[in-house]
Amino acid sequence: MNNKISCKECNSDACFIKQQCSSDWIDKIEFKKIQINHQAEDCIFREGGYVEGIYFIQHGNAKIVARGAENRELIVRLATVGHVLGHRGSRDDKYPVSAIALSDTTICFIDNDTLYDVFMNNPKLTLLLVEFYSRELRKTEIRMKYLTQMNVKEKIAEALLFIKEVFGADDDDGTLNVSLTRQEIADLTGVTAEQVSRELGEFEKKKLIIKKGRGIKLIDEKGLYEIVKKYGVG
Amino acid sequence: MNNKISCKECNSDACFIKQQCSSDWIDKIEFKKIQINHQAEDCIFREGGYVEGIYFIQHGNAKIVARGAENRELIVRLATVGHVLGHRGSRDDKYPVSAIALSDTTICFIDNDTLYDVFMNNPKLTLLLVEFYSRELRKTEIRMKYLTQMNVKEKIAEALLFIKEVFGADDDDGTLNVSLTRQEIADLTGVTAEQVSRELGEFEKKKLIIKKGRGIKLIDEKGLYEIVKKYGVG
DNA sequence: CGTGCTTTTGAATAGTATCAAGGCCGGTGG
DNA sequence: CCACCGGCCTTGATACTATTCAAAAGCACG
Repeated sequence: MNNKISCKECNSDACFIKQQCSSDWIDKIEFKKIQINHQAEDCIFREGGYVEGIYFIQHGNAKIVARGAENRELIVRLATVGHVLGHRGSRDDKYPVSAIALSDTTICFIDNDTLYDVFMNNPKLTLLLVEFYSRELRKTEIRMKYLTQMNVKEKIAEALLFIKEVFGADDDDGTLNVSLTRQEIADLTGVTAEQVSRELGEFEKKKLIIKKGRGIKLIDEKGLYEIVKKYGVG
Repeated sequence: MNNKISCKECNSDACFIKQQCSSDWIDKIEFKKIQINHQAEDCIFREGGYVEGIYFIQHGNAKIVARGAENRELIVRLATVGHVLGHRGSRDDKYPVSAIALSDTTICFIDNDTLYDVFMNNPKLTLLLVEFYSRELRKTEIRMKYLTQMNVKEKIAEALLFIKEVFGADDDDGTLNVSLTRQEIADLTGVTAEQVSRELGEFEKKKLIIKKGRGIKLIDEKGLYEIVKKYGVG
């Protein structure tokens, strides 16, 4: 809670607040915000808990997970620096999903009341948020299409490209900047971990990727796009 | 284009504008808005076209459709009175989906520039829109979970309940207020029309529904919930 | 009373999940 | 330093679910 990085010294150029708040409002937020550090695997908020405010990722990566039937899960979204988590309009709402850190993560938390004040006085900021949600909605709609229409191979090719798009990869060798387990890739695509393993094996044979320990190296991104191009990915 | 219903005489209590705009702004919107009537099957906007503004449904029902591979489609959302269609942040964007009327429909269209003005001067309205999108995002995430984890029978039970939730049903006999083809129900759930036909047959045998001509009558809603309850539907 | 479209039903096939066993790797403790 | 343990990953065999293809039945419309 202490050891806050002040908004002024924060170098996240993806933060909505910094982009669109007037400086007196940044001061107010500065005063109100709570900063939280998480390690990989830590829960940021939990499905079913009450919504108390909004979370901005200042540093790190997270997954947004929905519990399904029989211990299955679905990763509905991946989030990284600058992304917004956990905002749900009405304050009596409960979270329909959980957010879990995928790496060491720093989060800025702003409570509902402060947030409301900020919105009412910073229309451009509110507008940015409209656009953020509108964009996320579109992305979710598109992924929904993928998940219902693609076969297993296509889903996994798409997942790899999706992970790269959100979290990026090493410029030199193409290693994805996050390491997910087979089960997590399965939860991202709605297939079984066994299928993920099989397909990754296939992809390696076809020289599209190289598995190295925990990580995955994309060595032929075009080849992966080729697999999913008929869905208009990219 | 003529024959406009003015915002003042419009009795839609679901309209964001009426809910949160000051009356001088309602006058401005009144002046700028374009009202369009569509028949069932008409296209409201088309995937790939440029985004020029925002559409509010004043009356009627619509489906939001994404083209998939090999002539498959996915209905990503159903929309009814008061819902917002087609808003996509940046004005250079193209529509990622099409909107198609499911019944006779009246739409109010507001262009991007007017909309921007309205937002900058009506923070509560903008906030309502944030909440609308946030809610739609959540609903889409939840349906995404359903579509990836449910089997065919479950998907179709869920689809029937979903349709009822959005469009409603006759209070007396439970007939859904919209009539979709088997193919449309299939596109809503990501299965084939044949499966929809088979499962509806099953549901009728089990006295959960009655098929009457084009329409579907839900006679045992609890029974349908029972099928999908392990996913937390409802 | 055809004609064309949607729906229903059936049978064959393909794709996935499930179950089970064995291998690999990193961490821990002797 | 090495052996062991546990978790994750891989691979194979099997069963099942859903798609595909095909054909017939139902229905609206001219």
